[in-house]
Amino acid sequence: MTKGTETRAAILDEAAAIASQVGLGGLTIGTLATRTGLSKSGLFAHFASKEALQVDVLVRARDQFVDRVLRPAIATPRGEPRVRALFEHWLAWQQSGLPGGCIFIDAVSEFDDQDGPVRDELLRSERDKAESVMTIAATAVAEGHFAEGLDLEQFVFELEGIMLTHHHSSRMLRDPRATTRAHTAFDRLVESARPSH
Amino acid sequence: MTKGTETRAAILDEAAAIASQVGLGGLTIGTLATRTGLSKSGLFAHFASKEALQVDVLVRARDQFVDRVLRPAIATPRGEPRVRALFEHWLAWQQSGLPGGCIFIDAVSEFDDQDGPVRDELLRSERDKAESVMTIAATAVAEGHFAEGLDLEQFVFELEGIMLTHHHSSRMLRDPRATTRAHTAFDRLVESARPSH
DNA sequence: GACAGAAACGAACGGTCGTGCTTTTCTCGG
DNA sequence: CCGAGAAAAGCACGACCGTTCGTTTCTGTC
Repeated sequence: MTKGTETRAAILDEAAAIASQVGLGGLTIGTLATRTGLSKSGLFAHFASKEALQVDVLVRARDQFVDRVLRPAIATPRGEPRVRALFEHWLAWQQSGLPGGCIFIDAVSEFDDQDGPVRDELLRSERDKAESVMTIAATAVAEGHFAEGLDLEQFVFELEGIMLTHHHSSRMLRDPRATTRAHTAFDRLVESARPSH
Repeated sequence: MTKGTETRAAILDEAAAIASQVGLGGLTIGTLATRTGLSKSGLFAHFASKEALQVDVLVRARDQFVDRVLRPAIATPRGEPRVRALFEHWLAWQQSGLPGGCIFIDAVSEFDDQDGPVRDELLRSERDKAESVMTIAATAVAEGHFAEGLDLEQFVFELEGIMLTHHHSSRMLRDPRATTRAHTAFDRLVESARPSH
């Protein structure tokens, strides 16, 4: 029982690494087997189907996102500091971790037009994440750090935008200033969220 | 000569449509042949290889982007109106057109970690686009609509972010307010770019 | 309306895909 | 240390992949 779970986790980690580079669709059982040192059939026995494997990869990634981004953020003081911590951990998550950057960003643009279990899981993750971010921003309003009438959904929308450009800028353009730019954009966003004075 | 060019264009259009949904990697010669009513070999004769086909799709898409976004924008009055026109046409390009949204956004996150001719072409397109956007923003500075010391690269970075979230929000989340949110974000960006007063 | 060249086709190739089986090897509690 | 059950391997399958090649059909010109 123990060994199997261990192997399964190792497979999923390697799968996430590969998928972050070539996409969940580009991920194949054969290469995954080679990279993990297993036989195709030995590896396949751990999953119901390839599609199930793709979903499992996303589920595991989501758990890790919660552990490495959401939980640490919630451990910091309520209000703007927490929003800032969220941003920093989110940025760190995108940079370290997988060799191909954030797996969700890759998977979303691959599956946003392909209905099925993968898209469903992705949608669930995105909704959960958006809700968490919104809640954290709401505490900043409650603490008086952000303006009373702040449009929370708009805030989430724009924060997501910063993360996406950062990924685009650092991954595609390989611009070393991407992180700096993201910080600048974030500061401007936070500034505009503050109470009028 | 004429017939061949025509067929080739039709193939590339269909290829772009398919790729916008399943990605350039998910695009296959077989399905493309079926969808265009050609035989696999008859279709394949138009291209040197699948990789060349992928590049050709991107080249054609780039030409269309110039025709439908850049050119109309440059036809409007210099300064902020032109920046605004650019934004509107860009938004329209993302929404109409391909069934799977903007093909560049999909292709970028698919190939940002896969070196080769496809990535090279993509990088060229992105650089050209960024430069064009920057130039247009620069005219707004020259016209006095935007502040003298405006960080142009930062402006491009943040505008790109708005386009990316819009795509994310409308494609993945299927949020009907995506366009409104994008406009709000754009207005805030422009506002912060204006001279102090 | 014959003729040359372009365009499309049909069939086949070696390979890899995801996925079933059966069999072998490992793991670990008694 | 042995035996039961879990884990991995081996092998095979049908389907589809990108690509090649020889043949057939179309197109436009004199």
